[in-house]
Amino acid sequence: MAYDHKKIEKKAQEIWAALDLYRTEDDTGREKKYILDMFPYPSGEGLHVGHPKGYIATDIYSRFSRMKGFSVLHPMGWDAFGLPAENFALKNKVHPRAAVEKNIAHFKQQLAHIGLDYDWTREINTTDPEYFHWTQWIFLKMFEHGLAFQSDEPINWCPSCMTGLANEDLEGNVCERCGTVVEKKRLPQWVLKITEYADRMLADLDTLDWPEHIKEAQRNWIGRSEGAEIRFEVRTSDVLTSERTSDVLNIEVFTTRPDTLFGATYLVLAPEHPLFQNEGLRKSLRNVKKVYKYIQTAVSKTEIERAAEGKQKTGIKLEGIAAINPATKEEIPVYVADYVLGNYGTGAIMGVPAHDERDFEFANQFNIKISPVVFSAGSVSAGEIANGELQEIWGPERWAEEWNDWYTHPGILINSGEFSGKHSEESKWDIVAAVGGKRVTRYKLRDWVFSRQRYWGEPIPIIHCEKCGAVAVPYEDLPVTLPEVDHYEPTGTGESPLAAIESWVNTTCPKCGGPGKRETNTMPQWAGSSWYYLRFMDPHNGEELVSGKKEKYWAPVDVYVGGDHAVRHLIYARFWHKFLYDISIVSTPEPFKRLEFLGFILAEDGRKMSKRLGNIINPDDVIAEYGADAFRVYEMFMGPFENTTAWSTASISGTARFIQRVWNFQERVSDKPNVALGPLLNETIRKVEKDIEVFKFNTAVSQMMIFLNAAEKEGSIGKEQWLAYIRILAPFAPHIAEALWEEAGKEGSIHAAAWPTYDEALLLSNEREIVVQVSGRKRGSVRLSAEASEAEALNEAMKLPTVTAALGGKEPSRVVYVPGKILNIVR
RNA sequence: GCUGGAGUGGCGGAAUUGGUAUACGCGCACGACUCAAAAUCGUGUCCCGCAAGGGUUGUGGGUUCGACUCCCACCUCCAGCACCA
Repeated sequence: MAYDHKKIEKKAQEIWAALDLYRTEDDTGREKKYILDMFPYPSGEGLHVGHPKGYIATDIYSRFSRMKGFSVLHPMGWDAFGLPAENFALKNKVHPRAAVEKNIAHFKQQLAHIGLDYDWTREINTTDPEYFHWTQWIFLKMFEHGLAFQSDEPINWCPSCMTGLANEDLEGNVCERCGTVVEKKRLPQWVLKITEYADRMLADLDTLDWPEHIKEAQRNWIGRSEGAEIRFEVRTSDVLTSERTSDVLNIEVFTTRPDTLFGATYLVLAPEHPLFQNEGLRKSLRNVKKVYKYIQTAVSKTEIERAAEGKQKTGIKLEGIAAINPATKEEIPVYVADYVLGNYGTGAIMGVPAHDERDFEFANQFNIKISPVVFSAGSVSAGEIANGELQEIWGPERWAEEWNDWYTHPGILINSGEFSGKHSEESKWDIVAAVGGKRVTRYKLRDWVFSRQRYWGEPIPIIHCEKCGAVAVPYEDLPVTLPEVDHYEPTGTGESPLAAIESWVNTTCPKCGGPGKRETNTMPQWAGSSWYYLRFMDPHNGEELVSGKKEKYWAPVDVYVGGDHAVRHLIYARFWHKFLYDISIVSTPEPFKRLEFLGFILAEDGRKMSKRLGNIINPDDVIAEYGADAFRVYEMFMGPFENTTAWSTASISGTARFIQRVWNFQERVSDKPNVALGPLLNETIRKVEKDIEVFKFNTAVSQMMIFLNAAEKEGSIGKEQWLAYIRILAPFAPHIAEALWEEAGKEGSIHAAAWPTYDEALLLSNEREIVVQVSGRKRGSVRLSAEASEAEALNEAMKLPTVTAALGGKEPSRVVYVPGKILNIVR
């Protein structure tokens, strides 16, 4: 009979539904495997062929795992809060909830065509009040533990999205979503103390089976650096003339190179430094106007503008004050300059022009003294260092010759008092101790700005009371749901659209019973996805879940599959998980043991698929033409899973042909096993199994093609061999495998059958082709058993005329023999 | 600039405890079937050469009986971070 993929797919999917094949049981007693896709945001555009790549991979992996006897959890859900959903709704003039429902229905229908084995009884949706009840619950737990706090520091504000953003939502200084340059805006907001977990998140990366580049991206983002805070005493103009008076002001700097302290010849304050609010400083400055004008322009500039000015550094000297280098006791000038960031370290640095490229540039521009204190170990002799001042020993000419640059590496200290002659790395902390500084660790990671001034998100479950301050909504009153509103457009004023709904906002304080107002900001899109993998373990009973009972069975996720989100989602989820670990809700410190990161599928033109470019390929069309199985096999065969590859409609015909040939070959099944195919089938089972385990689906498909090619050449296959072959094909092409199983007269679903076994002994025994080389060059081959001795091998090889010709009658000077592989005769 | 990853046919790519480079597929060419086309099947397809043979894994060196695989230097591409002191 002809291969009719539409009929076959429909029938197979009906069989699976009738058998309820993918229902996950919690307590089967079998070893469990939790296989998870990064759940999608159900966009209005529907799926393109790139989306299912990861889903097909997890589908293969979970079907395979079931056949290997595991109890498998493989669920799917929807990440449906957030700006994109809301913007889509605004544009199409529908309620976000209605838009989300419609989009989900469309997504599910598209996914159904592919034949994925999700357990839909565990479907979740982050916008479901029964779901975000527990998102709010986790927030309140954080509040309880002091990890959620209020702040009104200036934050990143996207004027186009009309909301505040977290650092993670930026690309440089541009809103990641819409590409608008962000502004700084002072706004009352909720912040989560993710920095509290910076160290543990960094350290535990080493325990994870994740791709190196993702771990590296997270290390970069956390940006830990160890250094010291050192206090510089400041003298103002009043005291400059008189003898020592009491300290008026101090400046703390942060440095990772305290070993260069003796070379600090100036200080720089960031324009945002709090000292500029200090009246004492203002009074002492002789150039107040110039300084504050500079600060004003610097602060109003975006960081992009600052960076665009490139290496051309700007700044103003603070006339009338000076700092004292605590090591050399020298008076050094103080500057304000925008190359120093206000939000990192202490907002102030010590300038060491001899050992920092940026400081070197600044010093040259402002004619500041450059004072080298570290030399590379080879360039200075011990005697020279012992004698003290190098300048004096060398004289000005040699000095200028030796020192016309900066040197940023560690080395031998000079001009550093009692530390001269010692190694800079070894003396680092001694120098800190000597000047009374303290050792500190700083991070680039910022706390998570958690408030969004938008409608479509989880309400933050807090009530503001004039008497009691910010009060948690009692746990029994959760969830706090969104009010129905006529207008949910963002206001753009920094107020949430919820603020206008008085009946919702005005409430009573749970603590004192007096009047209270609800928090009107909502949570960011990333909130719901920070814990969803836990919800799948028990999607219908939150109480059970937070009691930790279900978690012990499934968590952590064994294999997590997705792309994008190298930092944001993965770092937020790790943070929440670690918090839940600390309060004993989960029993492991990390949520995702193993991560498989997928490469995207580009359009045929090599560009990203987008509606705007009109190059989207819809999986529905591909499946209608070539069939779901050909589509699945093609996506896995395109290349390595982690590679980004362009779609090729011409190439899919190759896998479609393969599927068709498999179908045709069932007519060649005979009762007699085909002995010649035995070893290859054995090897194929082994190879496909190993490749699935390490996500090398492309070579697994290739091996199945190699086997079919060989079987076609043979012209027949034994029944048992055929049944083994279609079982290894089943995870990749589940529909046709189901049909062939039935055609072969087997009962039940092929997907409930056991994975075929291979015979280890058969792989190792018997004859092998041994390549014969003469002086490293292939001259022929001989067939020998793997156990054959070197003498036997050499004897056989010498019978080959190509070998004797290449030797030219000479006696071999050396013979290298690797049994089962190669014989190299060196002349 | 720093960090991580990668450079193999016309294309996607295979092969790494060092052991037949170019598996598998696409494309292309020729042939069979056909009145013809599509589909299908067969043969060929890294480069030079009629052949024997020689050359070839970004470039240049090195180690080795033997290097896509290891070492050194350089070039290119992709990703993350980027005036983070």
